[in-house]
Amino acid sequence: MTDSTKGRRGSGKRERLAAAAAEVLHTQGVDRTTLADIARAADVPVGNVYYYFKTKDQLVEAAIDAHGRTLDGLITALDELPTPEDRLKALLNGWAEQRELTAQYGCPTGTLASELDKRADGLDRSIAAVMRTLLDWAERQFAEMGRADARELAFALIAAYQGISLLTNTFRDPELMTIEAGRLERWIDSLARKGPEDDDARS
Amino acid sequence: MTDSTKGRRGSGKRERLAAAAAEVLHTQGVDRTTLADIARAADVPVGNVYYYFKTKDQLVEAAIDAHGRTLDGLITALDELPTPEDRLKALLNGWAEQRELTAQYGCPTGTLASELDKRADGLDRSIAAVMRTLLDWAERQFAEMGRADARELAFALIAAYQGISLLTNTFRDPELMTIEAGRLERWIDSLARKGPEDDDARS
DNA sequence: GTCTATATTGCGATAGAC
DNA sequence: GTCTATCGCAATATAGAC
Repeated sequence: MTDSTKGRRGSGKRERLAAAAAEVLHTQGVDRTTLADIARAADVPVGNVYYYFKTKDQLVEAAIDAHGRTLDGLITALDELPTPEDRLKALLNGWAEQRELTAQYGCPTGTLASELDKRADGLDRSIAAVMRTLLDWAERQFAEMGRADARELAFALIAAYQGISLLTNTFRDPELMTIEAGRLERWIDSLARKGPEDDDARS
Repeated sequence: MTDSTKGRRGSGKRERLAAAAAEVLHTQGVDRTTLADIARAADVPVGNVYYYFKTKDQLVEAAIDAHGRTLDGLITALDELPTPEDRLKALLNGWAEQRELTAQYGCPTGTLASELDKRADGLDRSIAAVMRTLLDWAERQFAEMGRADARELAFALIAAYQGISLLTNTFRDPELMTIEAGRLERWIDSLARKGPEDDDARS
């Protein structure tokens, strides 16, 4: 991050653009968002955007980075909690609290990934890296619970979230998220009850 | 479907366009697909498209309908199988067999839903209807297994599939689908073993 | 009914004044 | 460093010949 602020002087317009981009790209989608939309949201004149970003793709990349840092912050906060079960349940809670936003626009990471995965440029790998961060963190929690199949469980957990986010968005029904979060919480409880090395059943 | 072929005479160009659209929209995404792309795939001159569809959105709608009919065919085939467990497992099998395509382009229904849900036009409701068909079918299977929580289970199953499709696509790794399909199969087995009215645990 | 040529629009990107 | 004016292009859509 040391030289991500290159121009200096300006009162963080670059950061404002990246943050505004992250939000607008989430609500409107990448392809349907124009530079004018982002500039307006960041309160920056359109033409001036090109002083900070040479292309639209570079701005999208900056938005992905900004979103990645937001997620890193969330993970850091979760890591304050004492046990892996607490941390995973706190994550579920965060998902449930965001249900209204998810019903309107889907999961920010997931919808970005879905859209960018159809493109040949490097943007698809950037969002994959963000997704990987979350996956690795979840795997660490399951490993700390003593599960030999921590990796599989991590994929199952994140997949369940991404899938219910999509359905919550498709049917515009925030309660779908609440119900699935409850189910996943009982699932984590059942894993803890069984204890380590029981890697057979689904849960 | 009676008057979905209105012009007559022409050797099914309308159907060819809708089928080609369904495929190209899946691989390229809606916004990044031009009418020229679809026309080329259907081997129809660009300008001629407008004889069959007044706008691009109408062609997208026809593509969604075509995809919906494909899914109806799949469901009809599954319903030939004797037990709900057989039918659900056959569905899992179909998903696993499509894993290479999913790794490249994601689930056709899911990626369409993700993209169209950000739009205000009626297209988002059309793809929701397709998703609903699959959900209702799955619910019927669980209900037939005697589960009181059939609806929740149906959402959990489809969400798991949509989520792992997204991850399979994001990481370009078809094996993720294989692993999750195996897990879901064990889950369905465990539901059958427990029998009806056991609606407590995750699985 | 089929196809070509073209009108129209909207957006990414640039030039250059301040 | 900041902003305005504008270029160039791609894509939807239309007009109209065959």
